[in-house]
Amino acid sequence: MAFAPVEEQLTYLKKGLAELIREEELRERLTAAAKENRPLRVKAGFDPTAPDLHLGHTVLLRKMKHFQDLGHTVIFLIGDMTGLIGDPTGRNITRPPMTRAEINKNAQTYKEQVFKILHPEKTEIRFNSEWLEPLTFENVIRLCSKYTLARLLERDDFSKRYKAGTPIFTHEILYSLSQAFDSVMLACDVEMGGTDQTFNLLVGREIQKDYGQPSQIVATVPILEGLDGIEKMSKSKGNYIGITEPPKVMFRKVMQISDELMYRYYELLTDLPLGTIERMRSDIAAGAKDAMDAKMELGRRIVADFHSQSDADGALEAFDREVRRGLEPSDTETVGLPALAITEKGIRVDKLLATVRLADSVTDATRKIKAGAVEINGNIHKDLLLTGADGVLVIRVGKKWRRVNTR
RNA sequence: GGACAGGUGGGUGAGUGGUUAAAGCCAACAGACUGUAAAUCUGUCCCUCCUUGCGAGGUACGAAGGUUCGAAUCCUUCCCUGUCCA
Repeated sequence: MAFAPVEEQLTYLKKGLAELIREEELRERLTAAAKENRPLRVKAGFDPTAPDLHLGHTVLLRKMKHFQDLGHTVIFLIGDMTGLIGDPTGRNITRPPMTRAEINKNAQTYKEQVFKILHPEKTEIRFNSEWLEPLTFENVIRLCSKYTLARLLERDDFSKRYKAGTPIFTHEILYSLSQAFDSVMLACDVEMGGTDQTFNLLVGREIQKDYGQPSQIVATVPILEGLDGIEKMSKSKGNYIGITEPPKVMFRKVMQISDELMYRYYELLTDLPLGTIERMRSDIAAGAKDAMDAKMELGRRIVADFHSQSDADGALEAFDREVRRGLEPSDTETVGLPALAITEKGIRVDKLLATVRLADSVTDATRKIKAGAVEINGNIHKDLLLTGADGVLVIRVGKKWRRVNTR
């Protein structure tokens, strides 16, 4: 296998990294790898708690792919064993441990999703239960004896929790150590993660040394902000774009971000060079380019990455039609008239809305009708009763549409 | 083991016997505005029913009992969490 020149590789890999510890070591390691004609082993661990990947994860995956582009091996490590602990990172409370069945199900979902980005033939998928499960208590004690409690507790998450008086359970401090042990077992050259993982990744360097291995190089990527532009993207906060979401949903979510956040997304989620992004920013500031066009283009690129180009075009057209012009979507669901909504006086609109899921409940439907949020065949309908209905009703509540066939 | 403090709606958090279905904030939903957004403003935000009314009923404040005309609020037991002492 022929590798690209070391400096060229280094430049490619460094782009978009938050931190690289240490660059000099990576240079040496790349040089050695080229000489021995072996690919580097690059690991990133994933907690099996989030069953679905979102764009936040893809910042890391994209960077991992860059290693693959250069011929190196990526290890996608599913922390099925450490999932029993729950990563304390960014947590102010203890995570509830997951059951084996949940972990397996989530791991399967991961596998189905990562190859939207990673090259399958250059990826090893591993589970850390492979070596953590058979560990004897003696091994665990030996592992623990290599690191001090003070150093484990010094991490921000723990010290904050300790000071705040929120519980830290004993098993939680094993998280970093197990993750470090993974690096030993996999003989990693590089470990990657978000900047919030820096602590865990650095522990790996120390522990590898103790086990007689060269310390792994640590490469972190920036944390992607969620749709709100403030908190990090996460499923539990609901500010995420999932990579399996339908094109239209994805596109609409991209359009929802602030103009400022748009540049950040361009930077972390596309391969556009930084210079191009900067030029876009100044053009928009100067009024030479439209911010909305730029955002639509971003949406199109992101959708195309996870679906297809034609899906992306379709999503853009649908957005233009439904949101900008306020027209009915071309794929409105048509449903029959629910029997529940029929009375001898006419159609009970509140029950109709609840049944066809345009409202959360009958009570909610009543509120929406009274608030004037319900449009039937283009007219605001404020009555609970609808009389003289015939044929297909086109009903809109907010951005949701439904066609109801009354025959 | 002992002494304190606490467990409230999706989240936070007020409420210590009666207009409390439970303040405020956040999230969410709808409306206005707009270049998509953001921001801002307005309204809504447990469920069911109808005669759609500042209507009627049912659920709800860790769990189970109890006191009372009436309890998120008082009592008992249990479960869970924190702090201090040992």
